[in-house]
Amino acid sequence: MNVLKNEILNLLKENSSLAGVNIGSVLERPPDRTKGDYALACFSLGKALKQPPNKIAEEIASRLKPSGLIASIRAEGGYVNFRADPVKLLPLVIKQIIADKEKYGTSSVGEGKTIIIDYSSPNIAKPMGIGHLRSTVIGNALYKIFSELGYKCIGINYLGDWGTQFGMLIADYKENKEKYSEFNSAFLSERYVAFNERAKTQPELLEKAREEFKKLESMDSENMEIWNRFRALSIKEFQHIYKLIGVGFDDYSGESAVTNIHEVIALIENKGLCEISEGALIVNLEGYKTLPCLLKKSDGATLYAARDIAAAIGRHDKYKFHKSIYVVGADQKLHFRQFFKVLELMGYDWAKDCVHVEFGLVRLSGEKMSTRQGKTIMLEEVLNEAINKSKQIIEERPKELSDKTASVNTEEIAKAVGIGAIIFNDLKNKRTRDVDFNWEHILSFDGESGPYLQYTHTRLASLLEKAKHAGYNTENSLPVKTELLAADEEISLAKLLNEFPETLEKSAENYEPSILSNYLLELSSVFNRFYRFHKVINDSDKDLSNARIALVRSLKYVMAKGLRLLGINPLEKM
RNA sequence: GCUCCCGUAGUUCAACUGGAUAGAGCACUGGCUUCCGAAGCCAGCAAUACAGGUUCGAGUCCUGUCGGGAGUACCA
Repeated sequence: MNVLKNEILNLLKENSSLAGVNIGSVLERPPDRTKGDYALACFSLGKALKQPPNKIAEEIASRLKPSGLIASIRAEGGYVNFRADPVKLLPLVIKQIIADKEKYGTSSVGEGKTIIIDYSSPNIAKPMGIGHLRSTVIGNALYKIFSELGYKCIGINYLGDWGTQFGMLIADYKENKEKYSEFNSAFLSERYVAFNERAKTQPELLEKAREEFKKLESMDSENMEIWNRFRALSIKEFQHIYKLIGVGFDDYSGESAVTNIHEVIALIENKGLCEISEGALIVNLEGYKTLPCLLKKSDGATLYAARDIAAAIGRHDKYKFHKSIYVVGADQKLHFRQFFKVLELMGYDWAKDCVHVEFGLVRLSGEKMSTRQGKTIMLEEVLNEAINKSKQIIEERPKELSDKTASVNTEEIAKAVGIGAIIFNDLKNKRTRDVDFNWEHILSFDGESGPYLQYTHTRLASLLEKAKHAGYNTENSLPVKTELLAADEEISLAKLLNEFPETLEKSAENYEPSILSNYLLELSSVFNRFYRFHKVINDSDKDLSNARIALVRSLKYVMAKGLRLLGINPLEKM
């Protein structure tokens, strides 16, 4: 909890009698920072006390005495505005960060609690498309953020390695063995698309595919072997990408690993929840304003809802999770509503702890992407384009800068910057927004972008390096005269740094990495303005220099940590 | 048809969960390098789709209209 906010709340609590009503913890942030750092709105109190809000605000303001971190308390048009005393706040914040170093912002609120995060979960036998990136990077960021707050996280890559699509591929394979002498996932995807195309005019192909999948489900050894080859190949390709973007998982068990499915279906049936409709086994959810949940097809093969229910039960048995979150696109909303409902009807009270962290679709010129129709963009292509672009920028810039980075490997830098740009592009907006894929936007390295954050971080690094060479103690320059940091930008920076821990909590609470993204953008923006107007290293004023170096050192800890939590590797030079 | 999401400057997004004068990035216009990294900084332009309602107060909540998207039984 923010020390400043805490102090204001305590002050209010101690004096809660003066208002005669519960003030609660409704501290707001004034839109205009010059009015104050926090504000208490008195409008709702006005109603209860039958007095004009501005009167109440004045009353409260006149009775509260500024103390500690609070410099002033003023009433203004129905609000009580609280302003921090920078002379007291700054040393507190800076000291804390310099002492905690990379631990600043960690917390123990989640201690002893396990959170399951299901993310990425690509389908086998298809190359990873740009659409899968969102789930991957959002899940990865949430994993890191929750871990930071003390939760034990289990990252599950629930591979789409089971289902009728394999029936199609196996059917196709058996007919065209000679074409499969050598293949990759792009080829499998092509075959899959072509198969669907042919099935439009030859419906018997679909029949064949269903048969092959049924055989696979009953562990037919020939089909198992074919399936295994497809699967192994895909996993190898995925891991190449995961390594590239720095994402990992604790558990790779996919849909095929769900072995309790028949018992679970039997359990649902025993609870009297099932009925047969048009030959299929379903759970009727009419009473809950939800469409029925299909468990088994009329030919007896299982469907993915049944598999997800079984998997959820398996996960709960194994991990006794505090939350089980699914980072999956919004197009599957209905599916999650259905299967969460079935879990609830089965009597599991932990059904309420399952959450669908949905995100908007990535569309291609206004249309939904579809692997089946071959309308998709390969993730690898996007990553390569981004890397190339950042390489190009490095090569084209002025000599002073290329000298600066002469000692570092430009290949590595280009990779980190390019990939960071792609990752950040998917994390900067609220996740529920649909996005239209656009080369120009995804490759934008100016303004609110990953490279902007990286650039800011390298500036911080570069400053500290220069200071170190000039003989300053950059690692632990305390105590410093923080009262010398009196410029607007310096005070704003310290206040922002003070808000970092709660920013992490808010991101976690809302399952929303973009809250952290926006925070880092703001931090960068204020720092870059500070950098423009104030010189950090100035030997004619060593006290001021030391104070600013401590501020820069603090900023760098927070920037680096923020970037890492988003899954971006902070650079010292670029 | 039914259900759910979304409509904020030319464009891509914010707005602290109902609060004060709606903030940024691109793009455009004009500035800033004898000075710690110009992938930067400063300034200018410009917006809550429409019509009602709820209340002290609405971009945010409710109703309707228009526009866009997604889902909707044996794909995942």
